[in-house]
Amino acid sequence: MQLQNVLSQSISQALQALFSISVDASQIALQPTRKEFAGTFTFVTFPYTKQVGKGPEQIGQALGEYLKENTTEVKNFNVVKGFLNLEIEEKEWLRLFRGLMQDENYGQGEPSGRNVMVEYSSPNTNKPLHLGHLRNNFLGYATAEILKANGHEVMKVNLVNDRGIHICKSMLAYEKFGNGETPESSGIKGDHLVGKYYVLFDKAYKEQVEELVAQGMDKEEAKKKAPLMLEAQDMLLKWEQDDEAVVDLWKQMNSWVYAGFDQTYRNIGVDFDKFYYESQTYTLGKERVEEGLQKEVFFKKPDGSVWVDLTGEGLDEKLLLRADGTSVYITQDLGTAELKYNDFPYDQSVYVVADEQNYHFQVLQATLKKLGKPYAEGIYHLSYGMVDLPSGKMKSREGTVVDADELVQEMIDTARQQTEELGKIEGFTEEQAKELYHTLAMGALKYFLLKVDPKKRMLFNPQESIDFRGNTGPFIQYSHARISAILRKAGEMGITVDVSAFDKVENLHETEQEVIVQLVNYPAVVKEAGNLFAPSVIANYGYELAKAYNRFYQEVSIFNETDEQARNFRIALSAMVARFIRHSMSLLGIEVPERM
RNA sequence: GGUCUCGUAGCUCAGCUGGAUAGAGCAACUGCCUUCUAAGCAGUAGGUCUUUGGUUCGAAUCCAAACGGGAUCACCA
Repeated sequence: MQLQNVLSQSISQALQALFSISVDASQIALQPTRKEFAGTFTFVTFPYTKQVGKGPEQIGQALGEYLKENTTEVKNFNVVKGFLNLEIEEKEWLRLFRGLMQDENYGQGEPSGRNVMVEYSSPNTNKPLHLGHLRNNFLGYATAEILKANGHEVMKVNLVNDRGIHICKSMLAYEKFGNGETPESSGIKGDHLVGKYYVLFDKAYKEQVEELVAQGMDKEEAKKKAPLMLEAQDMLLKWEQDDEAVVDLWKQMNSWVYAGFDQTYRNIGVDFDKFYYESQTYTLGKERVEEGLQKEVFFKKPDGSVWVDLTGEGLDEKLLLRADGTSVYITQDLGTAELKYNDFPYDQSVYVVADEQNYHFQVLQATLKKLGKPYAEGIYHLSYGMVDLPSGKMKSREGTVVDADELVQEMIDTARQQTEELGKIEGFTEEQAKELYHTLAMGALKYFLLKVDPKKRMLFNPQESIDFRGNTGPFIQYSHARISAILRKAGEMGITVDVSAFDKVENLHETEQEVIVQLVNYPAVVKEAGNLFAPSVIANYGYELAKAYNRFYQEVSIFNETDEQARNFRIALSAMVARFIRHSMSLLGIEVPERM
C-alpha cells in the first residue's frame, strides 16, 4: 500500500479512537510539509475543529501522539498552529527504496484496457514546419508516451492536410516560375522548396492586387479578381476533377514535401503509427453529411447548402457542405473521425491542435453527437496555446516565422560551441561528439517547449532557449551524465549493488531522504500528467528530481565514504535517480547522455 | 458586440481537488573546484498574486463584476 494511504488510514482510525468521529480514509488528504518544518507529510486539522469541539492545535497534538504510538511508519511529529507535520521512519524510506529498486516497472501503470488515439503534427503540405509545429509535435509525442505509461493502448496518427486552395497556390507558382527545379537540382529540402513557391505566389499575387487597385478597382474585388487567384481556383477545380496533369504535379510536389517532413520528423525524434490524408477522407465526410440529412439532424437551405443547427447547444448554425457540393474544413473531419474509429475503436481520441480551433472542436463534437455517433463522447481537444516571439506573434506574411529545421540547426551549433568552450569533449570521437550535440540541442528545445503548461500561451525567447543552465533540459541531462560517471567508476572498482549490499543501512542523510521522497512519488506524477494531458508535469518532476540529486551530490561523498554499506546505498540511490531521469525524460522524447 | 481564455518577482514560468511566512530559473550581488563532471551547490536582494466585492476558520486558487492582453464567432484551413 502507498505510504500516504497508510497514513490516511491511521489518521482516520485515530479520529475515530480519540474523538469518535468517522472520516473515511479517502477523505483525508495529506500535503507535503513545507521546507522550514520537520516532516514529510502534513495533515491540516482546521476542518475538524467543529466536529471535535477542540482547538486545531489540541487536535494536532493528540493525533500526533496517537500516530507516533500506533503507526510504525511515523517516527515523530510536530504541531504548528493547525498543521500536524509527520516525520517518517528512515527504515520506512529504505524499505520503499528497496521496493522500487526491485520493481522494474515502477512508474509504468497497469494495463487499463483503454484505447487512446492521439493525432498530432497534422501539417499542411505547402510549407515547411515552424516553431508552432514543434510545440505541437513535442506535445503530441510526449502525451502519447505518457498515456502509454498510464497503461493505455495508444495509437499515434498524423492527419496530413494535402488538399485545398493553399496547395494549389504553390503548385501554380511552381508551374509559372519553377523552370523544372527539383530538390535534387537545387539542393533545397523538398518542403522548403515547395514553401518557396508558396511565398512566390503570395508575392506575385499581391503585386497583381496592387496593380488592379491602382487601376481603380476596389481592394476586396481585386483580391478576388486577380488573375493568379482565378488560376489557382481553376486549378483546384481541375484537381477535384482528377485532371491528369494537375494531379501529377500535385503528387510530385507532395512527394517532395513528404521526403522533407520525413527527414525533419526523424531529426526531431517523433513518429506515427499511421498517416491519414485529407485527400482520402473528405469524400467520407460527405457521406456523413448525407447520413445527417437522412436522419434529419442536418438541413438544407434553399440554395442547396447543408447546415447543422447547434443553437440548442449554445453554438451557432454551421455550414457542412457548400451549395455546389464541395466540402469545407469540417466536412473531412466528420469523415476522418469515423475512419479513425473504424481503424482503432478508441475510448478516447485526442486532437493536439492549437487553441485557435477551440470553437471548431466544440462544433465537431456536437455535430457527431447529433449524428448519434458513439465515438463522439471520446473526442478530446488537447488545446494548446500559441508560441509568441519577443517581437510578438509569428506571422508568415511578415517573415517572422521561426523555421523548425533552422532552429534545430542553431541549437546544435550552440550545443557544440558551449561544449567546446567548457572543454567537455575530451576522448570523444567525432561521431560521439556529433551525437552529443544533437542530444543536447533537442533536449534543450524539447524541454523549453514542454515545461510550460500546454494550455498556456508561451513566449519563445531565443536567448533563454539556448541557455543550458538552470531549469533546462541540459541541466537534467547533466545530472544524468554525472551519475553515469559514478556508476562507471563503481563498475571499474568491481562494485555491484543490489538490495542486499546495503541492508545494514539505517540512517539517512537529509538529502538522501529527499531524493527517495521524489523517487517514490514518480508513479503519482505519471498518473497526474496522464490525467491532465500535461507533459509539463513530467518536465517539472524531472527538474525537481535532478535538483534534489544535485543537492545530495554536493553534500554527500560517495567514494570517500568509509562505511561500505553507506557507499553501496549511495551508489544504488544514484543508479535509481539515473533510471528515473532516463524514464521521465523518455516520456518527453528527451534522450540523456552518459557523458557531457 | 456574443462566447471562451489568460493576468503571480525586472523577464520566463511553477503553485495539485482552497491551507502555514507565495516558489523556481534567468538577470544582479556574495561565497564554494588539491575530493565522484562548477552545464553544479549554497546564500543576498527582488511580491499589494491586475483591481474590487463575495463565499469561509482560511483565497493566488472558488464565485461575481471591472480593467487589461489573446482567441473565436468564414461558403479559410
